Amino acid sequence: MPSSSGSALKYPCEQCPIRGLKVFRPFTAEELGFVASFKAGELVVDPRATILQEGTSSTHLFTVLIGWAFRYKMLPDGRRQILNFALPGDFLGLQASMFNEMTHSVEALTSMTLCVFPRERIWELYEHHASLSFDVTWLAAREEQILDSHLLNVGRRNAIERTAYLILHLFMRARDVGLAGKANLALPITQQHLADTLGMSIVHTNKTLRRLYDRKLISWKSQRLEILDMEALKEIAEWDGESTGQLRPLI
Amino acid sequence: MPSSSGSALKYPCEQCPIRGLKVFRPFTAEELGFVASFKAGELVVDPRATILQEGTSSTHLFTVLIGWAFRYKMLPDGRRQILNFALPGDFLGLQASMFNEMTHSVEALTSMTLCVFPRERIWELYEHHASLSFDVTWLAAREEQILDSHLLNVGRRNAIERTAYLILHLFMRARDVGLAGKANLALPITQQHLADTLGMSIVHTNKTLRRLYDRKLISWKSQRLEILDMEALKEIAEWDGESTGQLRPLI
DNA sequence: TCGGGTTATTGATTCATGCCAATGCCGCGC
DNA sequence: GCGCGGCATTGGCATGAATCAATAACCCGA
Repeated sequence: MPSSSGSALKYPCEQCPIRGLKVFRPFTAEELGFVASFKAGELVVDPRATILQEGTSSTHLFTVLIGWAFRYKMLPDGRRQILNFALPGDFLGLQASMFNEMTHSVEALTSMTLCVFPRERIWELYEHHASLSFDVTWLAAREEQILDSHLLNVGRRNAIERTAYLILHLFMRARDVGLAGKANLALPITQQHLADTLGMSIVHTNKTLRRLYDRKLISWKSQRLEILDMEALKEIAEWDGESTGQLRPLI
Repeated sequence: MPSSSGSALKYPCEQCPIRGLKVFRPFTAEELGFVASFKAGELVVDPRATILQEGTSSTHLFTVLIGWAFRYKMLPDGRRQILNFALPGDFLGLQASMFNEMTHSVEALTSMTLCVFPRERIWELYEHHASLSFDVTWLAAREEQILDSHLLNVGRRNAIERTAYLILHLFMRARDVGLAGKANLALPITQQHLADTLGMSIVHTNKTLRRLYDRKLISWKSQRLEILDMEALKEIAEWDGESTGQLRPLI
């Protein structure tokens, strides 16, 4: 599905727009060289585009360069659960490489640019680049860590705690990759997305947000979210830190 | 914490009690040789023992050889969410290897025997054993897949669907490793564990189970669960298959 | 600038689930 | 055989959350 333009890349790895961010661990020339050769192209998609589809088998892996997406699963009757969001630096499609078939879908929230890697070469990475294969595992473990937190969130926090937690989570992740200000960010999602992440109905999500507005903890209009009282929000959410604090790899 | 007995192992890799199961992919002599050398000892624990603790950093990795355990997170006020269960063949403690600090705890449900691997040698595995490092990633991806399903379950299914789904999930996993009969298994958990997995109160879990008994879909007494009507249960759960169908690695 | 579609908001009502409290059941040690 | 502790069960009630329904606000394209 993704057409990897044979022509020159807009973002060759040597001029990667995000690698310079201080959250990413420095790569050796050798590592960078392999990643550059591994990269087969760039995929540019519009908002709402489906990047990966549950039940299909993708021949590609992706790293988000620019933009936001979300991973989700659906029940046959249409109920949707958003599992996680993907931001610049996040790796998508690993499951298809391991199991042949995607067990979730991925949809773009904004216009996006993704690095495209051919799945059949992942094995080369494992054979010849121990540090990078360690990195792939690292990324998988981090995703697992986030899912653990979300499961705790949906399973054991009530509506207001849960919402506060998710807002903090999104803010921290955006901030890590330079997409947030001191206490605000452009959040390209609707209340429906929030609801589907939180495991709540959209109406109840709306009412819960209202309580957060009324208590002057956050403001959110026209896609811009502002955190007005970080401490109070953390208190409500029983926030625990969550970040690994470590430099992370960027494949 | 785990004392790796310098003395002879009770279960040397060459006589692994589970590797022969047909769910596990065959290993080459070379792979098996490394795993055998990687294995530093065996850990035997009683039910209720804490194997890994959130917030600490473990110097060991484990593979479950015998017994059941569960992974969980807790909120400061004591609410607990069970994230997943661990059965023979499952790998524990990867997070500590990647991030230094555990972000969840693991507790034994039964008497257990675990293979113990020294964390500092994981790097050796990545450097010299591409196929095994691929396997570690595979295991991480599978865990992620299960967490995705659980998140969908807790976030979007109602009490009876959710319970039906979890019961099926546990049954299938036990069956995969030879721990279940055609439609029954020894399930070493209490209703409290179920409740903490499902994100429900224990009372409501009990009432939901009663509805399943009343409809003659399952029976569960003295730790033995029997599935009386698999098809009906799958229908309620909107069961989707879930298994990768692939042979899995065993580190 | 208008119009239609999406998203957000709100109140009213119903329903699902949580919480409290009491009881029963069972295994175990002595 | 008794008493104790952990687990399971049940009814009653409180409340959080879903659903229904109506409207408002907003965005985008013609």
